[in-house]
Parts: sequence; structure tokens; C-alpha cells
Amino acid sequence: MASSIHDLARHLNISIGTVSRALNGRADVNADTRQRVLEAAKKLNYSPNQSGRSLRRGSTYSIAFMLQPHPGDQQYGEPFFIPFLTGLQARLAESGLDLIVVMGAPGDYQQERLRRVVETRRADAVVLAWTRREDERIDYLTEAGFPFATLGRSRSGGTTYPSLDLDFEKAGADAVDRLVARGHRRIAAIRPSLDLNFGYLFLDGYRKALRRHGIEVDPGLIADGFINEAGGYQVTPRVLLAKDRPTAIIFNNDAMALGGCKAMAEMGIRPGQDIAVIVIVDTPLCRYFSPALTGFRPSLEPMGQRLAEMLLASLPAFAGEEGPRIMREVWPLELIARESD
Amino acid sequence: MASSIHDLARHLNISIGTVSRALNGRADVNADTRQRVLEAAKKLNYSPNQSGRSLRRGSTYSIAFMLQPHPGDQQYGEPFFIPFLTGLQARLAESGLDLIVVMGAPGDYQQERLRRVVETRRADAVVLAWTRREDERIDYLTEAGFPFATLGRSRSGGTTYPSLDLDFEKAGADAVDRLVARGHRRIAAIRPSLDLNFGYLFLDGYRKALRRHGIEVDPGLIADGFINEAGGYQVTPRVLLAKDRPTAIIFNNDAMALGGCKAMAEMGIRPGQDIAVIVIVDTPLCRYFSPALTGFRPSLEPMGQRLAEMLLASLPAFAGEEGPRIMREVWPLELIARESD
DNA sequence: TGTGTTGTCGTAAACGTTTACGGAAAAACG
DNA sequence: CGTTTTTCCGTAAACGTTTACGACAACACA
Repeated sequence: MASSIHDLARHLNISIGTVSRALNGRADVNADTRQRVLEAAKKLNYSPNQSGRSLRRGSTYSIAFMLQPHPGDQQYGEPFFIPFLTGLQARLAESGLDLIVVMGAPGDYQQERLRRVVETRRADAVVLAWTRREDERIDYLTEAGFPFATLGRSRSGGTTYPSLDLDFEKAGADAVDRLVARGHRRIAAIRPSLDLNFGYLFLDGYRKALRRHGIEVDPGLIADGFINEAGGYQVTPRVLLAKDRPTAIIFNNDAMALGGCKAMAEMGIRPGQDIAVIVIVDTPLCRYFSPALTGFRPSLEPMGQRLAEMLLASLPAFAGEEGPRIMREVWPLELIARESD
Repeated sequence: MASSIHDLARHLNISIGTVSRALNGRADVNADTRQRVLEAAKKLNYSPNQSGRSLRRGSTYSIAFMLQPHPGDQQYGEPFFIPFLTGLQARLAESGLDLIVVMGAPGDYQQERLRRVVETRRADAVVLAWTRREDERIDYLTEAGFPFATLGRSRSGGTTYPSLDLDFEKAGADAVDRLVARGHRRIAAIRPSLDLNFGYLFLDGYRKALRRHGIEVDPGLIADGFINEAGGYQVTPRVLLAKDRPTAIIFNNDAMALGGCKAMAEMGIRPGQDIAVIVIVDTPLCRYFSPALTGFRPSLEPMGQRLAEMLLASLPAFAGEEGPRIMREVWPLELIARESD
């Protein structure tokens, strides 16, 4: 059905070698014949067979993204990833690469699946998300010498791989600064449990800013929970019932904020009036919630594109001729002030 | 690096043909040699090269899923798809298939991308979501003779492909029944614009139930908007300002409901108190919103698994020996009663 | 013993590319 | 005109599998 390079060669009465060279833009082919080959390719609706090409060239022309459902909540996932994936895939497609998505089984933290991808060599590289502070996936990949990039930082693996992250530390500090400027001194922080790295970064920024303002850090105002609605709902009361009730809460996540606000509502506390609320990673939910939640907005799609570029530049087979590889970028989080603080 | 079938053969001092046959479980190989081959494979950490296998067998061992960001809203996407994808991928992986995700460019409704996937034969089959009433993608695929399955029904393409859908018609009717039983007569409906098929199905159920109760359908109580928060926010006031204000609203979607509730809040109307609210497709958002929204919950992950099964059964290369192909399934939507109605 | 059957395995072709190599013709140069 | 260089193209091998085909030995049966 699909026409092969042999069909083209037969049709034009030339050898398959010449056809291949013409198609691949090699120098040693006559301009005229190249023209004819390209026309015939269009006419016969030719497109190269990926398996043949992959086999010969030894690369699969695809990148694997390890996607995970919410830990602690199989029912729904992270809308966060969709726009990121859009950017990632768009940029990869420009270079003729496909995006393979591998879902992590809840529980095993992807090690098993990752191993399978690497060993069967189904992808040329891997993109990891939700990096942990110490991430065994990163250790495994560096040890195996398999190319990868990460959305999010980690302390594992040194600085040998491209990574792109948001500046959670600054966002945490900015949130505190803003709240302090508005008169708050008792500020709580809700972040994800597990050792998701951005939870640490956020908390570091929060702590440092508090100290800078001469406010001592009260462990009773910090709580960890699952990074979803249930987690926020479950954990927020713990902080609200502290002896000296906080006047402001910073949530690491919109889903946790939603759960937290639910808990408040049940306790008769009105977010935005009785207590200030700020969310670190803004989503449309924040904008349309009542009260509209102040948050920090990431630019997800450009981040996807950028990480794809960084990854591509680190792969010998796809690297252009440009200079030094950019291995590490941290993007700002833009504050969107609304009604909740 | 990765060991090939030749390495195994050399190591065992037998031919590659025998190795391949042993690995693939053919009958014409001595039980003893098969044992030795399997052991050597484990020892040398062998796994077959996908490109070589694909080239020879003529199938790619991967399925493409066409994923789309929200139309009219590039910033975020549909969390709905993540659990579905989890199930889909899990079942495909069982049969050794990969899941390739192709993001639609906003605007072109995927035709271009789809064509590329089909023509380069990068996948053995395609899974479509967000089916439209008349879907050009389905027309294209049937005409091209390319295998596919859909999440959602369509009027295109007859009944020649596996499809799995939710019973939006019944959910629409159930919602009306429930509201009428609680005394409502003026019931509004907010559904997505575009010709997304589930919007039609929902509205059909809604209309029929209304008539069944002897209530005439008021076009002023029906509105279409983008299927996201902004759409709900924009379109809900139109219905609220009808001459005879509705006492209940059914939203087709949690995001639209969120936007709608925002609009209500700004108009001083309290959902759950001044007006009843029901959402057709329930998410965690519905549960943790205040008031908690009554909604209909789908079982997304099992649906993903099931659609994968149906698709597999329709592919000659992967079909088992079981009976007739199941081409069409409609799953129920379970009502979760909460506080908003 | 001759013939047919069965079990096991090696050989080699094929899938669709890419590319190293060499050769023929044309062009350039003395 | 002879030699060298350049331009262009064909040949064939290679990537790692799967599988049709045939070969050979062992065995059964007459």
C-alpha cells in the first residue's frame, strides 16, 4: 500500500541509492534528478518507513514521557501536564520525533516501566516529571547511560542532564513577602508529602522569607498532604487548629487549595475574608473559584517547547552546530493578584 | 550495547533461526535447546530490537492517541483524559504495545496530524477522543482503511469501528427527573458549543425528559459555550437573565460549572441555595467545591482498558480466538448526590 | 532393506532504509 | 591531447528480525 523507495526508483528508472540521497539532501546528486525525485515522492505520496529507517540508523525517532496519575488518587490526574505536553510534542514533531507516553503504575514509581523502555530501546531518550529530591529514576538513567531530561530539579545525577524547573523558592518567598506587606505574621504552608522536590524548594523560600522578616518559623503552621483535593482537605484543619490560628495560608497547588477551602467552609472560615489564601501554581480553577485565588502562573507550553529543545541539543544525533549545551534552567513564576489575599 | 539475536546464537553455538524460533515459542524446536536459549536470553539481558521486528513483521507495535487541549483555551487541558489514558496504556502494554500521544494543534482539528500518522504508518491503529457529531477524522480513517477506535460516538463511519461512550442521554434525563422530583420546572442546560457529540446526546436526554414531564422546552434556557471555565462563565448569565429565571441548571462539564458558579456569585446568586446545580461529568472538583456539586461519575480507567481490549480484538494481528467483535458499548454514568441540588 | 514420517535445525531471503565504495563520464587543467 | 579532478550515480552491504524451505537424522512400518 504505502510506496517504498523502490517504487520511486522503478518509477524514475534510477537506483534506490540515488533516491535515498536525493531525499536526504546529500550533496552528491544532480539538482535536476533531485527535483524529479522530490516530485515523484509527492506524486506517489511517499513517506519513509520508520522501521526501516530506525533499523538502519539505530535510532527510534521517538521520545518517551513518563506520565503519572496523582499519587494517592488514581481517579484523576494532573491537568498541569497537558499544556506542557502540547509544547513538548510540538517541538519534537518539528524534528520528526514522536512522543511516546508511558503511564506509571501507581505504586512502583515507574522504575519497572522505565527499565522496560530503556532495555527494549523503544525511545531515544526519556523525559521525567515530578522529580523527587533524591530520584532513583535519575540514578538509574545516568548509570545506564541513557539520555534524558527532566521537568523539575533533583539532587540526583549531578548536572549532567538537561532540566527545566519553575522557581518555587522565589514564589514561596514572594508569597510571604506579599502577605507580610499586607500585615500578616502567622502564615501557614501546605505542601505535598512524598519527597517531590518542588515541595522542598517552596518551603525553603517560605522559611527564608519568614526569617528575613524576623518571623520565627512555626512547625505547627506547616503541613504535608497528598497533592490533590483530598490531601488539602485532610491536612488543612491541622494547621487551622494551631493554638494561634494563622491569618494566611499558602498552598503549593490548586487542587490542595480547593480541598483546603472546603475544609475551611466546613469550619465556618471564609477564605479571602477570614483568612488570606495564595496558591503557588495557578490554574483556571484559581481564576474562577470564589473568591478568585491569587496565584503564580507558569507558562507551561513554552516550557514544554524549551525542554524539548534542550533535550534535542543534548542528543548527538539531533544536535545542531550551536555552542554549549544548556543543562539547567529555572523559569520565573508570575504573580497574578486576585481576591483571596 | 544491547545484545542481539546473533549474540545469543554465537554464545550457544546454534543458528539465529533456532534462537528466534525458541524465543517466539514455535513448535519445531527441541525443549532442551529452548530452555538453553531462554536462559541465555535472561543472562545476556536480551530483548528484541523493535525496529527489526517491526520491519520484518510489518507492524509497529504502537497505538496513537490523538490528544487535544481545550478548544478555545490553550492554557490547560482535560484532566478527564489522564485516567482514561492510564487504563488504555496499561492494557496495551500487556500486549506489548506502546502508546504514542499526538497532540492536536489548536485549530486544525487534528486532520493534518492524523494524516501524518497514517501516511508514515507510525502506529498500527489510532484512538480518537472528543468525537463530533459528524467527524471528518472518522471519515478519513474509514476511507483510508486504517484501524481505529473512538472514545465517544459519532454519526460518521457507520458501525464499523469499536467505540465506547458514556450514556449522556440517560444522564441528562436522570438529572431532569431528579430535579423535577424536587419541584423544579424551570431547568436550564449549559453544554459545549462545537458539535461535540456528547453535547447533543445530553441535550436529547434533557429534552425528552422534560417533555415526558409535560414541561415545554424553553430555548432561552439552553446555552452553548466553550467547554471550559471561561465558557461557563461567559454563557451562564444569558440563561440566568431569561424572563422567567430558572431554578436549576445542569452543566455538561465540571469546568463549565465552575465558570457558571463564578458568574452566579457575581450576580449574587448562591448555587445550592438560590439555584440547584447538577454536573454531568463528575470530577474531584465537584466533590470539593462549596457547595459540593451533585454529578454523574464515569469510571474512566476501566473504560480505557475496555477500549484497548475492543481495539485489540479488532486488529487481526492481535485478535485472540474469541467470538464476535464488540463494536459499540455505552457505559452508565453513576449519580453522586451531594449538596448543590 | 526400502519407504515414509517425525523432530530438529541451518540456510538464506526478505522487510525498507542508509551509506561506504568504486566507477564512468564530464569537466578542468597542464 | 593526456592527465587529474569533479560530478554523479549504481552496487551492495548492513541494521535485527522472522520465516519458508530444505536437509539431515532418527524412527516406524511394511
